[in-house]
Amino acid sequence: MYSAAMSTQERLIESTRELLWERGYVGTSPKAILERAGAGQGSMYHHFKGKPDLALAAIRRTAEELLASAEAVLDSPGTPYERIAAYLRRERDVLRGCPVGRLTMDPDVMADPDLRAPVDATLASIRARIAEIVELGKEQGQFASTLDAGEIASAVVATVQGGYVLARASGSPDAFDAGVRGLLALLAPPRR
Amino acid sequence: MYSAAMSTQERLIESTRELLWERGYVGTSPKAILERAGAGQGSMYHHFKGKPDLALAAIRRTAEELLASAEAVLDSPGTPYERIAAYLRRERDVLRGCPVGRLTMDPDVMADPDLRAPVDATLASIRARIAEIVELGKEQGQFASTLDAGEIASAVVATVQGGYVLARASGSPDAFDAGVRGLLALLAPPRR
DNA sequence: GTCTATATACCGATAGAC
DNA sequence: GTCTATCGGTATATAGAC
Repeated sequence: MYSAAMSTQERLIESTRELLWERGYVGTSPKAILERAGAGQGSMYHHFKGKPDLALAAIRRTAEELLASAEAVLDSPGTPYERIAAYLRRERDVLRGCPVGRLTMDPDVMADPDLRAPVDATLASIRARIAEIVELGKEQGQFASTLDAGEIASAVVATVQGGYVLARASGSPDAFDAGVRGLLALLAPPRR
Repeated sequence: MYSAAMSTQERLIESTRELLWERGYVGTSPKAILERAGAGQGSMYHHFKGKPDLALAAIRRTAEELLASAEAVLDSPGTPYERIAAYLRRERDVLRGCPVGRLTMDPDVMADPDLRAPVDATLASIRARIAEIVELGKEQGQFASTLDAGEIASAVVATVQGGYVLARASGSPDAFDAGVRGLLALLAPPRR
């Protein structure tokens, strides 16, 4: 349930975002969305063409927010290593998983080009942004010049996405943190 | 459809394993299982108490097979680095995702302790096995003694699990391979 | 062991009153 | 814009014939 100040359309999008995060697309029914939003069937089909259309609005917003917050952390001041460390260590609701990454396991999302596009674009943008930072670190001599920036960026994002899997499997955020620490130890510039 | 040599019970388990991999628990209906197995309702409820019971048999078998094949690769001959590289590089149906890891995104699996246990146990065992190998590498001087074996193991498994996410998002195995190469570059012993 | 018939609830969507 | 009524189809399970 949401504040009465939020429009019905907004409440529908927000409740869909929550349910997609918790249960995925296949596991989210219009009925559940409506109950959480405190709306009736008519409202949903007035504002949206159907479940896929509403899900698209929800996914787009979630993708935008994730990208914006990730870029904010990556653009924080510091050395390239520190900026990547800040991204890896930033506060996360680890056991809930990644609201964007989890959609890749949803066959109905992956099968629909419209639903899939924001997921693809978000992860690609974050990888590209991290690759730029690694490249900068190579130029500054903080990272070995032999490293491939795109590969390191992929490893960084994969460690985060896989960390969610390990954490959820074990029921504890510890596994996520362990993976992050392991990667950072490998990435750390040699002390002098 | 399966060979007539396979019992109905076996066909039910095998078709459930496939569907859990493709669509997850929530997205897999008894009807779909029965169609793929070429069996009727009666057979399923004769051999299994219901959907959760059949899913448990399927998940247990998938978990056993994954663990066995992972251990086989990890125990192949070579230096610790080579054994971990063999694990990271082993042939995978990348775009299908991990049949065990994907279950962590299924709320109904995570909510049922019986269904969840094999998922947790499998990933924990693989992490522990890799940690042993890292420890061996530290003793042999191939890895820096400052590294934490458990953390490196977590990073290795997270890179694999997250690599599936990146690959599925982008629709190409390239992102998986990039992450693996990135991690291996960071893990590689210094050349002499 | 396997089949068909049946049951209750929910799915996603539409119609039309207010 | 929002509501309720209704729809055909499916989800999961049970009953009982063969």
